[in-house]
Amino acid sequence: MSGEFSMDILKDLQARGLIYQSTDLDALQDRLSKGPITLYCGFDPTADSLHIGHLVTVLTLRRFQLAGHHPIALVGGATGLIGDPSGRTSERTLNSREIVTEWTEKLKKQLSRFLDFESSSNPAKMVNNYDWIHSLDVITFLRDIGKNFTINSMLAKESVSSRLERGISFTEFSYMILQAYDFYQLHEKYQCELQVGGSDQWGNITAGTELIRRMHEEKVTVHGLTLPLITKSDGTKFGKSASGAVWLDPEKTSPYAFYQFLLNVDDHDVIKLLKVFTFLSLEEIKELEQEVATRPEKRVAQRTLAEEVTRLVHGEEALKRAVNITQALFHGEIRKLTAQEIAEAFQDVPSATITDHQLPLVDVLVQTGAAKSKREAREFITNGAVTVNDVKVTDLTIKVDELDHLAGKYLVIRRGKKNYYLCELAQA
RNA sequence: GGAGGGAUACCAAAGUGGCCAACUGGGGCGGACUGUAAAUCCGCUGGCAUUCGCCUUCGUAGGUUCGAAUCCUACUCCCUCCA
Repeated sequence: MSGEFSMDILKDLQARGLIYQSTDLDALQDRLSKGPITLYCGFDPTADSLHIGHLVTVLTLRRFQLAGHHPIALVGGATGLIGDPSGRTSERTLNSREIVTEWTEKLKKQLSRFLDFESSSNPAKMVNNYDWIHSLDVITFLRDIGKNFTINSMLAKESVSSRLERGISFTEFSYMILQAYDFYQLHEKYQCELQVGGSDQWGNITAGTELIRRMHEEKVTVHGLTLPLITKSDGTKFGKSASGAVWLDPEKTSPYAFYQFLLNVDDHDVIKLLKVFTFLSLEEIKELEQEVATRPEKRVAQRTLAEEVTRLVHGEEALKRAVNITQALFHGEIRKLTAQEIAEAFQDVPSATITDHQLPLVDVLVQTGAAKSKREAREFITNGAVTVNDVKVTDLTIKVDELDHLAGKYLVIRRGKKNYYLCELAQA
């Protein structure tokens, strides 16, 4: 990914709707026109995986790298121990050091997939702020760093002021200083001149640009950029599925579920999402917009979005499986699935193991969770809502033995359009 | 401190001795339609029982009655008004 240097990165970001706030866009444009810049974005280990929302900033780092700049992905091994108050209404619960270390490692692994660390011209870097913060002694912290912040300006930040009513610990209150210090460190070590982050990071980013300015007697200017929170046309935040967050970790959200999530986005949102989450050119996206307008039922835009992003996050092989599973599940071809595909498709689907082959299907529905009670199970069967291995079942008294078994031991139960349950038959 | 009103199923809200497992609306879930969409229409929405039917539920605990969500008593919580 040694991409040729491009001066149009800001224009591209702007056209994709990716710029929310910035310190001084003209000054940044000016700086960018003079040559490659080093920039960074931080990710705190607040969970054992990044989710689809994080992708907005991660991919922005990648966009900068593709444009010839030097991206640094920072994992917050130290800041994750403190807790960022930004965008939160209540105090965080501290996680143990062991947990944070474990999560830090997982994030590093995930992040590394999106950047090129081997490039000969502009390789990416991965850093952990634990490396410089854990050894920071309290006297240095208060004398050399803290002296550059006034309580007044700290209280004025949204992240703090919104919490004064309900309360905020000194720990979280101090968070912005650590993030500012990160920016300072990266500026000193790597000449990092730009920090990007989500819209809730504005206060922390400007704390950093301020600190750097003061540490250099006002002679140095660095830049900050925030990206918008991605919302759907109904105004709600993008990235939550019925079963919770959409994770990048395939163990937490299977590539199939990930693909499905994107395939199902609303017509009103898909173009915006293509701009944010894919590297397709704006011309290509324009064509897809035409498709949505003229042949919405084809869902070419959604399909493209799902394919592009799934490939990016999970790779070509996982994408193929996801497409295959989708084909099988929604076009009545469950029988064509391989054992591995069955496992993936039903990874996070409720399941049950049955040893009594004389059990009525009604009970199987209850045991797998497809129905809450036998009464409800009968209702579903009567309504024609139940399918076993693609065959609609309407017989209330049918037993496990009388049904067809997939691969000799599976009952793939579908209730309604998209609710799947797996029942495995075992020997008693 | 005084006066009054209220607590019903996921939410809202009827019911004021038997016809109440509880009107109605929303939500949810199914079905039809469709683009794995939106809108619309139809059905279901305490549990068990293949039928009769049985069991648990209307703030909590008791009581009256053949029979209570509905009447009585005590308790808990909430709201409004006057101080």
